[in-house]
Amino acid sequence: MTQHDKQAKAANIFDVARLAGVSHQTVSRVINDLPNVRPATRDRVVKAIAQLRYVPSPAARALVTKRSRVLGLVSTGVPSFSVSTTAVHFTTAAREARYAVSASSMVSGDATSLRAAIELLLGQKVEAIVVISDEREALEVIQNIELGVPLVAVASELAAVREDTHQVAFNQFEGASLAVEHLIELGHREIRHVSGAVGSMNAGERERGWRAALADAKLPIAPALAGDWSPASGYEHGLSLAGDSAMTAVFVASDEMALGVMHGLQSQGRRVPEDVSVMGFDDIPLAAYVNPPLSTVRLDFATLGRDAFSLLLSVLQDEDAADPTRRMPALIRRASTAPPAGAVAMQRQSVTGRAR
Amino acid sequence: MTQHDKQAKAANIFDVARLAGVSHQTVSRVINDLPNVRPATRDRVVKAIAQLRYVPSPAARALVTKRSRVLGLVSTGVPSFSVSTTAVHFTTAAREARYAVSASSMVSGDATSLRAAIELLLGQKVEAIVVISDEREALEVIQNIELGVPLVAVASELAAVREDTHQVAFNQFEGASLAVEHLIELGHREIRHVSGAVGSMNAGERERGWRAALADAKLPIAPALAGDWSPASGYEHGLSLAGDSAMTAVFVASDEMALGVMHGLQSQGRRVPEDVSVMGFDDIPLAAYVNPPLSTVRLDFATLGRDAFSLLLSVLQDEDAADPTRRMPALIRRASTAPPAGAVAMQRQSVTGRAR
DNA sequence: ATCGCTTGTGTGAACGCTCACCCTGCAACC
DNA sequence: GGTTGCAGGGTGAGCGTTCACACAAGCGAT
Repeated sequence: MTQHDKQAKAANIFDVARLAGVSHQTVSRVINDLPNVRPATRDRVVKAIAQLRYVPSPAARALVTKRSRVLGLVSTGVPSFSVSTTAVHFTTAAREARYAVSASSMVSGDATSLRAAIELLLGQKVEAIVVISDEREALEVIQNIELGVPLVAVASELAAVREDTHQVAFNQFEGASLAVEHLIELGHREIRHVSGAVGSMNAGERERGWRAALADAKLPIAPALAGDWSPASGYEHGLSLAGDSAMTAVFVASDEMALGVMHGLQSQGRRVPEDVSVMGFDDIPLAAYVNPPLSTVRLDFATLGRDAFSLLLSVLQDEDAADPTRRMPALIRRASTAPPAGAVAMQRQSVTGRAR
Repeated sequence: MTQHDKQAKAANIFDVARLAGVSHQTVSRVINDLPNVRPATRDRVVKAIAQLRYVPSPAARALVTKRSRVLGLVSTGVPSFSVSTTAVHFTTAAREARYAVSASSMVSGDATSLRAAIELLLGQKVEAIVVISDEREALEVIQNIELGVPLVAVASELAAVREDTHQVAFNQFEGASLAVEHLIELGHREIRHVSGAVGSMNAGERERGWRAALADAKLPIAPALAGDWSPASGYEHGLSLAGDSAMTAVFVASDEMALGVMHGLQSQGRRVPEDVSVMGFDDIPLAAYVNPPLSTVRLDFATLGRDAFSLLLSVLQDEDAADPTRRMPALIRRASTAPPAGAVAMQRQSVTGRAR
């Protein structure tokens, strides 16, 4: 039995007090940075703490303060660039503020696992819960649970979010419009859409943006092709779109699917962007390094993650819910979009692979 | 001030005891599933618990048992498919075993943030720590900290792992050899390598596998081209490799970089696989849906994540460290590899985009 | 009838903190 | 010179569990 060589017994606040020649309460004042401690006394305590390698027990502290300094993080879906990046930056921000993050991610956001996850978090007495999930149903399930703690959702759809749920998001609607307007400016008239998964809030907003931009320009609106975020579904739609001779451009709800679409089109002999322009969404790192480099809409997930934490923090401090502004995405022009064959470009087009 | 409508006061074990007409100790027995409680009594207690919506306080429990039922998870690097997938499945397995996971991910695995992260986890009295990091230095920093709890590393390099660190990994060396052998069987003689980041354990193992396979076949070994895992670095090397007329195949240490390499080669007019075969590593979801679909080596990150948790569990239960077997990757043949121009294929080659 | 064992249950003491309160000096004020 | 005020520090209770033990009843063996 390999005994883990921890000190015979971890020191507690009384051990520190004894060593420093003060009362436990003074030690408490020092570790909590409270006033009314003479510098000299403080010094002695600090030295004793260091000497004993004392670490306050979060359990004892939580027991009496009723605050755990732990945040719950729930995320659903196959790990994706967007969710992972948001989560990492949320975690980082939390750590910088000395909050722990109890993470409960799951591939399938079914009600049962979701409830189990929430239960586990609540059982830990997390101070708040943040959900990074694009699934409308997942968010609804969570909102229907009696949480007893604040809830922050990283979710794009306003309709799915209750009044007592705090929200942070991108303006996906405008982002999608931006993308479609770009295609329109290039001269495209028949612009198709491959949408994200059914039940996805982002997919809904992006499709709505596509529809609105076409309507604004009084262009025809064909039914959207329902994808599921996977490259495979993009590929399938790419194959079928190759037979759609009227269409000259397609706005795809995500980069991953867009690459699938491109592959499908190309495998049927349709060239991108000469025959068909393809536009993605997200700006994943790979987008600039495929053939041709993908025009897309960039979302700053790092900032989103940090924003989620700031919002959580201000909610916890009851600072009447900060700005619910929704960050604007940025259009990234690359080589997968061009004027339709025979059309006159209405705008100069950059074809350098890299943006920024 | 929107008062969060939690019950005036959460019930504790005495409230339950009173309602059930038993002592608090009997309630404790019931919630911990201990014997020596009459079924009838147990029932009354269970009902009281349900009625009061009683949830045991983890803080109080941890205070007395000295076990938190919380696991620490540290991960470094830009969020990637591999790390994220491993982490998600680790978390899922932990949740199923009713363990909470305190996650601390960071983009930069520098010693300072790493230490802060570990400190935070230790401050929470996690029962064990698992590191999902490919950076040799990160692992070393962590191993040099006096943890006091078991450490499980998801790391491929044996040399970097101390005796008291438990380890779970893929056999990356064999995986890389597999890939290179595939290229050799196709008839390639000059096989280049674009390696992963400096200081990456996976990169080291993969390069070692490449080198060994070439040596075994008595083929020439050119210096490896050092990448950094980013598609951009792959692209740069693809550009320069396009000028290397001797080489007919390149084994790239990751799919993301491999796509960059392909793009670089193609943008210089070199066709894949007709002029150059390209082989990746990881089998990311996109690999099958690019042009051409990427031959690669598949790693089952989901299983890796679950394995990491199983190992952790057996370590916690002192079941003398389970098998340190390293899972074998699987070769996936797609269309980016083919016999070199003019050579006779030594093996039938599948070109269907999808494997499995 | 006595002893011991088992089963079911209760009692009180930790665990390691924070909180509310109390105490002691010393300087400042009337 | 008495009173106030405040800086600096101490005391004891309580948070909600589990753990070690005590105890009572029932039953079979001596």
